[in-house]
Amino acid sequence: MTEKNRIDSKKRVAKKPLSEEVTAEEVGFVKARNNSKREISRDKLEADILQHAVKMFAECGYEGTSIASIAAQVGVSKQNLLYYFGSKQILYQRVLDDVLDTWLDRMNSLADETQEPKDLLRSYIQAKLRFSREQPWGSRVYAMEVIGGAKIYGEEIRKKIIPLLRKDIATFEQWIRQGKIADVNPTHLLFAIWAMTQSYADFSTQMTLVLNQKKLSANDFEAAEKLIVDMVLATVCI
Amino acid sequence: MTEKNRIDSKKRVAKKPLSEEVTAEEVGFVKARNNSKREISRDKLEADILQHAVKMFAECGYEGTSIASIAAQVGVSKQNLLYYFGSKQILYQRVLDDVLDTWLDRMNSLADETQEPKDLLRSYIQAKLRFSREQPWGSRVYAMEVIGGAKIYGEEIRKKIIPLLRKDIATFEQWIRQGKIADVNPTHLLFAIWAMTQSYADFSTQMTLVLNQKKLSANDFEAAEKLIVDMVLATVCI
DNA sequence: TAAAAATTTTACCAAGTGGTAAAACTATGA
DNA sequence: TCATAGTTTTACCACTTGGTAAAATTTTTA
Repeated sequence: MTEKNRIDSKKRVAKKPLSEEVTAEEVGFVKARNNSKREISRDKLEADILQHAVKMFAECGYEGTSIASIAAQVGVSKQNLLYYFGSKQILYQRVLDDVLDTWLDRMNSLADETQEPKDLLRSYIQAKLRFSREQPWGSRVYAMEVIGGAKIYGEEIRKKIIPLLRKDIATFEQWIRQGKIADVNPTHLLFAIWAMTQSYADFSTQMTLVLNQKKLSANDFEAAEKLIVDMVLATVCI
Repeated sequence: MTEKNRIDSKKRVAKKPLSEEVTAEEVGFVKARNNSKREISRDKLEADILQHAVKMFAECGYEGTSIASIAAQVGVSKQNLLYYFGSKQILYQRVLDDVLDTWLDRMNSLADETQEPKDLLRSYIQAKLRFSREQPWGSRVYAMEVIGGAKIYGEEIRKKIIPLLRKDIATFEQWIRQGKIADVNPTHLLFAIWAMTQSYADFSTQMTLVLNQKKLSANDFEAAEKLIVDMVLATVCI
């Protein structure tokens, strides 16, 4: 089925001509970049679908979200949505691809040796927390996928996220060897940081109920950042 | 629909005769408790259904789990399952009722004034972590419900869990006033404790991938407990 | 402008969903 | 032993789901 969907997704060969023309352009000034109305609206529509899809998957889960309801939100027909994303699973995977890409972009900082552990840890926590704040839906879709056993996206997590986490743990280990931080369990320290930052997306419903607010405010995120940073720094004795 | 389901669930008035007889028993030694084969097997079957339901809801979410598939796992017909639990929603709510009951039972310890904050915090973390370890499915069902916005179970959470959390926060505040712990944000401290302990149920899939293990071991939970306790105690300066 | 490519619409479908109604069966108390 | 309450089975249904096939339409390219 996965195989089948992958093939189906290539039904539309739309993007290929574009890249060919870009190459042609690089070789010899053919004409202005092929940003035809069609391609602009296509990209806009794809982005639109993804934007609505991430929210709906986050709110109702994979099975709880029908492609028809996503299409209705976007304002296109179900069949038209299927033209852009060959199947529900492909759309879901694209949503998670985007989440992972953003994380990989933002969280690639711990290894920087010119900075001190204290500042690197602060930046790391800030970056993760910022994602929870700015893209809570992506965080939630990822969380639901993991909680359910990562039945659809497990392989991608294994390939993309796990190495990233292992690298972070290795960095902690190096700091410990160098005596830069206290000798705490580096793996569980990372788990703790992920759990605390992640929860401000995943559990915001519970948090707002406790705080008696409609949504988490800038103040809440500042307080969260301060506490998490304080906790981590107190733990590693810096 | 909720109203309708509630009515439907009382279609079977099975439990009432039992409680009536127990009362009669208390009044005047009627006869040995009415543990007829029928009632034993009914309770056993109900427990069986709940046990399978919690696992399947945790793995596939509310919408992703069909009552037919639960029934198949248990080994009864779908209609028979519906005889015991009037609708899918009722079954789901019972699953979450059980989770909340266990939490309320176990986590009611922070207020004990005969013990020191240090020991109370340790017990609290241990209890929450033990639940993540022993009943990860319940934790996960709850997590998924909250992540999706608590559309079905929100009211119960508001009534049962939120007051519990507020009470815990109030305890922290009292400790701070009494100078027993450092002046940290009590609300976010509680959020942090919940996030860290909860994640050992919800994110165990990701953790086992990092650790390259099939499942989390006793060692992992010991290391987790140590780190979380150390973090919290380091933060509140005890 | 005509052919080709990309997009949208129309029509359809098999499989599965939660749930109902009622008949058939079984254990239990009087 | 028999009426009854409790349980299970049989039969059914309206509705939604993800997905396909192909015709119709629009835009782009040659």
